[in-house]
Amino acid sequence: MNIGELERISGLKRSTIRVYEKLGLLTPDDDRRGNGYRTYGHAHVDRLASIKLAQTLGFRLKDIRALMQAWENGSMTKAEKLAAMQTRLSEVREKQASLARLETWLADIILWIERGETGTKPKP
Amino acid sequence: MNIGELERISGLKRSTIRVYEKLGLLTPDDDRRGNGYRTYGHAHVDRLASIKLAQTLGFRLKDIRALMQAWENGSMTKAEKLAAMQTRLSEVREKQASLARLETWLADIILWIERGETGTKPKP
DNA sequence: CTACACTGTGAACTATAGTGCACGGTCAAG
DNA sequence: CTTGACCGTGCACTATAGTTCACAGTGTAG
Repeated sequence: MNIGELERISGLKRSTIRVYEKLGLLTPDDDRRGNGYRTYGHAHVDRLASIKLAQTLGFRLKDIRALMQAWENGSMTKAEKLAAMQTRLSEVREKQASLARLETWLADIILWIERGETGTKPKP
Repeated sequence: MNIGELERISGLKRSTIRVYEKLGLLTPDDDRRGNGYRTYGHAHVDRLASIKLAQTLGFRLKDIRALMQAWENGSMTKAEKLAAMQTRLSEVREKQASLARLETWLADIILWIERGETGTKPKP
């Protein structure tokens, strides 16, 4: 498919897709069909979905790129790949812990509002 | 307290604190002590902590300002406040679920690498 | 062949959230 | 009164993540 269809399927603007390409996040198929047009397949659609997911979790594009390259690129040793993935896993677990604290705080605030905002305002 | 102590307590740079002031997020006490120095109390420390938490939830500063202003105005009813907080709570729980999926994915990738990258690549 | 939709490029522009710097006034210890 | 820490202002700068634009080539339906 061309970039226009990828745009429609993914919901991302083509300018954004081109930015991702420049950042090394989404490389079109090699050929460019002689006319220079970028060509994509469903793997690219999946990839954009993964990028979006990672972004909503607070990862920056360059970190997402590093993450993806680590598991696609044969230039890293097994140990390096494992180290990279385990670093990300630690980050995810830290974020989970933060969110758990936030969840508690929000729940406390809701209770406090229900009590008529009396007593001590819950603190983060 | 002066801005320097607030900086030390909150962990935010004083330039950041001044930006928040310009954005209407954190107004110092009224007086400015005649010498022009900003004056803060512990309420300001709490407020900065709340701003930081809201940010980690993915709120933008202008949205945080709007929410806080509405809250303090008295222009929100108890039901509206509860609704706003419960929406945030839902968002937090959604993020938690996403992170759990991401955690599983990363753990699968680590296992896959340990197996020598044989078999199907884990998908998000 | 023409019209029009689609694609390419690079550069400039926007929005968000800060950070750093120069320059000058203020405060308090010695 | 001097020195050094602290504070004020404004402006310029950075980083991230896009968006918009002008201009040019391509593809295809009629």
